[in-house]
Amino acid sequence: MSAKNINTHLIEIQDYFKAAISVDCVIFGFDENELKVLLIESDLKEFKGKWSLLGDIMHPDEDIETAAYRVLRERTGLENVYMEQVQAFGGINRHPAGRVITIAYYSLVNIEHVELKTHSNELHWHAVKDIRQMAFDHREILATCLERLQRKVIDQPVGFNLLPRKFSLRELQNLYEAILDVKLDRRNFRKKFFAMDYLIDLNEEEQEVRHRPAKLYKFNQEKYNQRHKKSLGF
Amino acid sequence: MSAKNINTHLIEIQDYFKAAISVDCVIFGFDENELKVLLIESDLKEFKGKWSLLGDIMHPDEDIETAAYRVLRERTGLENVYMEQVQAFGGINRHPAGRVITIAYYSLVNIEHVELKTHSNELHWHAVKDIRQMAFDHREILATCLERLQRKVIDQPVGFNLLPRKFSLRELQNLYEAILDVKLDRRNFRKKFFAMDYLIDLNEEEQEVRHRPAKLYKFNQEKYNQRHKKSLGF
DNA sequence: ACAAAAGTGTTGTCAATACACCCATGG
DNA sequence: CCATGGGTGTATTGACAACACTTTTGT
Repeated sequence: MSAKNINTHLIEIQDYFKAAISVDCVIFGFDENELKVLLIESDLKEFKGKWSLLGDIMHPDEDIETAAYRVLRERTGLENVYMEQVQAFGGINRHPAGRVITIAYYSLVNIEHVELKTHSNELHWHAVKDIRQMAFDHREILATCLERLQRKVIDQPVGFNLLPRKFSLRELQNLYEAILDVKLDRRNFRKKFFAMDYLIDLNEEEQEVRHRPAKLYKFNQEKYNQRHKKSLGF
Repeated sequence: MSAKNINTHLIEIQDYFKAAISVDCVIFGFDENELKVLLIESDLKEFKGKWSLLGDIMHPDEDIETAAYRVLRERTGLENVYMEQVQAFGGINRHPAGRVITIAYYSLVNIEHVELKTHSNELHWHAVKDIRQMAFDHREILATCLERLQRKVIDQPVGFNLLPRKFSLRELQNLYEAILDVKLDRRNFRKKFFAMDYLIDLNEEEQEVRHRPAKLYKFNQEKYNQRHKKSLGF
């Protein structure tokens, strides 16, 4: 036990154990009234045929968030999507190639905007609730990210990131029901969202439905930004 | 842009960039009605005289949480304290010795139980609200951990970890006021805590106060554990 | 006309807030 | 007896939950 310490004394870090650092992205989408996650088939012999999150080793010249955005861009072509760091996972034997600490992010994308990259034909969207087994500790990572999303979606309206620009209230409710895995009362749900005043009525209606068409709305991003600024600090 | 990837293909990680990984502990205590944090003076020339969090390089054979507990134990002699991972910080130039990604934890300790280790006479408790400058990006880390603690303390009774085993309701309220930086109504505060039923009346009173002595309580840990289990899963 | 989903209000309950006076102790 | 903080109850308000019928469209 020494008083020498990386925060207080000069230490040559190359003299110390150095692990690899990766990022793993839990990319959530919403389709067919189900919360989905984008996964890739692992070719590692230890995890043959198992599904894994999209991740990569961090580069020396990029910060963590940049690395996570890079993974997202390379795999989905998307930029400027909602993304949040969740936490680090660093079990000693979590990766067969050696000690790899990974930093998990989740992001929320509009599934229709995602063009899966051609070299990524092993990529597939999976219904979150149907996932049983995954490679590495990725099931634990997914579970932790889902819990985080559930919390987040209750106190901030981030769910819009998963929907098309125009959506009906039914779609919005289906989204919340899928994320939280609960049934919600239709009238109370509508009341709540109208009261929050984040919805802009587009005066348009659904097309080609064989029942009464629903009105379409879009998310009031500016109003959200304003409130968000004010409510910071509590 | 390559399809090769640490999650899908065999990669020799020693061929890749390897950064150092550290843990940093935000150790919270409560004393004199103020939320305190345990800091150490940095001797790095870049941060001479500035205060830093307690941290260390992770060892190859320990997982992240073990490393964080080790730092805590070495510095405070404490084991079995409340600790929670917050997130990773990995700005490119955050450490002058090179690329160091750090994983931040906060912990809640009873300040009276802490015997500062003899080789640690540069260690001091600081009032959180008086801290202006810190070494590295530690002020940002501290701020993030404080926000996390504030959220946590609102929806789970973790605050008890900062108090002596026996405490009065006034002390408990002072704690909440210090953490959240708000004033609370005394009657409503008491009502709320009695309703939650986490307090065990010890039938004891404060000694040596020059006013009406307050009753002392302890935290009902078992009841908390039971509820906690049930309430998981929303 | 029928099927299918959209749209709409009221009521009860519970939790959070605001607020003022008497009590027990030490000096 | 005075200063200091301990201890207590009620009324109001706002948020959330429960609940059923009418409307619009396509077939």
